Amino acid sequence: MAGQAAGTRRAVILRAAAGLFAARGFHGVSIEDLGRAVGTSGPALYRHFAGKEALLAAILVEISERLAEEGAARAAEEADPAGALDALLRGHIAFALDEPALITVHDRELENVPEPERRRIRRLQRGYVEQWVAVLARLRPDTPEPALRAALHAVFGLLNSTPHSAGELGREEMAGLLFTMARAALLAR
Amino acid sequence: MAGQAAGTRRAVILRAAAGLFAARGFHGVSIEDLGRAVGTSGPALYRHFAGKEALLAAILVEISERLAEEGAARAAEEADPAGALDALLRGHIAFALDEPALITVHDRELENVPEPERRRIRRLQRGYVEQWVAVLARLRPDTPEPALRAALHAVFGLLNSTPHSAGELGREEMAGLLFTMARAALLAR
DNA sequence: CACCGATGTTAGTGAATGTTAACATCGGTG
DNA sequence: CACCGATGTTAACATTCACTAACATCGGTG
Repeated sequence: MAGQAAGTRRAVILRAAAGLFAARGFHGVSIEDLGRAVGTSGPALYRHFAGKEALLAAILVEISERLAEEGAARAAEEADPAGALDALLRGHIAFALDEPALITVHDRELENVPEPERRRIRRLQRGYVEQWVAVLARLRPDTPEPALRAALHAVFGLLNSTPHSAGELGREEMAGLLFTMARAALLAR
Repeated sequence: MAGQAAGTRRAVILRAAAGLFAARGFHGVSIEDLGRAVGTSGPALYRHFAGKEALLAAILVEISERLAEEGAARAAEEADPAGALDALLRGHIAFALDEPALITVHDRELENVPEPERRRIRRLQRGYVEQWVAVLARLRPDTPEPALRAALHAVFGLLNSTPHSAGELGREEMAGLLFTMARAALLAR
């Protein structure tokens, strides 16, 4: 059973694992469950990952990298802070709507990642946050930075709650709603 | 070792359990952990609760009842919808700031509650949501109800994220910030 | 065609965990 | 003071779980 461009199997496993972790939490999913989700049985996964924690770490590192990179790219394309904020918002919203499982795992399971990678993920997350804070500081130079940070975390809470709401709205409608709400929340005083 | 107004022991256990469940998740806490948190060892808890799941169920039922009751009381005191919304916001924010562990458990662990109580909690949560929706519908009669519901869930995400943000702001400052942001998000268009 | 690397399988192992059982303590009550 | 209800203790049990070991399959390559 060879074949598939190298790395494909890994990606399939990571995606399935993210779905299960998002639905039942890291400790609520067994190795056997993870194997079954990709059509094999339990221990087969050790051919691809050192263990259950390594699997979670790989998921979180990938998400954090992606958010930080895309965030930097989007923010850099815009000259004025208002445009940069809109770009950051659109990017984050698209990610949350397209990858609900990844967003869920990303803000719930950091504590279950073992220490070497934990620090790395924290650094990436901090970098992402700093991009937002820099833009917000230019938009609201009068507001002290701790308040900006607190407001930003609250908006992340708003945006990342999408996967848990029933979803009676269509994708585009939801994206527009989240954009309007988040923008209003960040610029309100 | 008798004494203490009946029910006190129960309350102590529930509070400690909520703290642990919030920090490490239902499956990340053992009965032994829960016992140690109240100065006894593991199995002693079976004198007070039928099992680990019953403990979680008790926590969630209590929170849901409290939110629904206080919500109804606060909303009923205000005649106009704008005042009612402000009252609901202030109540929810106070709860989130005063009981971070309870809010966290409340919106993460429903799936681990066994079936008889699960339905009850869902009903209580639905009742709480309906109070908000009724107020919002009067404030924004032009907006279709599904959009109001989606916006409401997003605002809950915003408010309930408080326990997870570092908390560099003082309590009153944070309460004011959350109030301003949530209000702006709900009334934006 | 012999070999190998990638990928899988089943059986087993040791540790952790939820729960029950049997027994202890002790303050209040008749 | 005998008894009981509330509360706790330790030992034991069955189950689950992460992980390892030993062995199988098979496509591509020299």
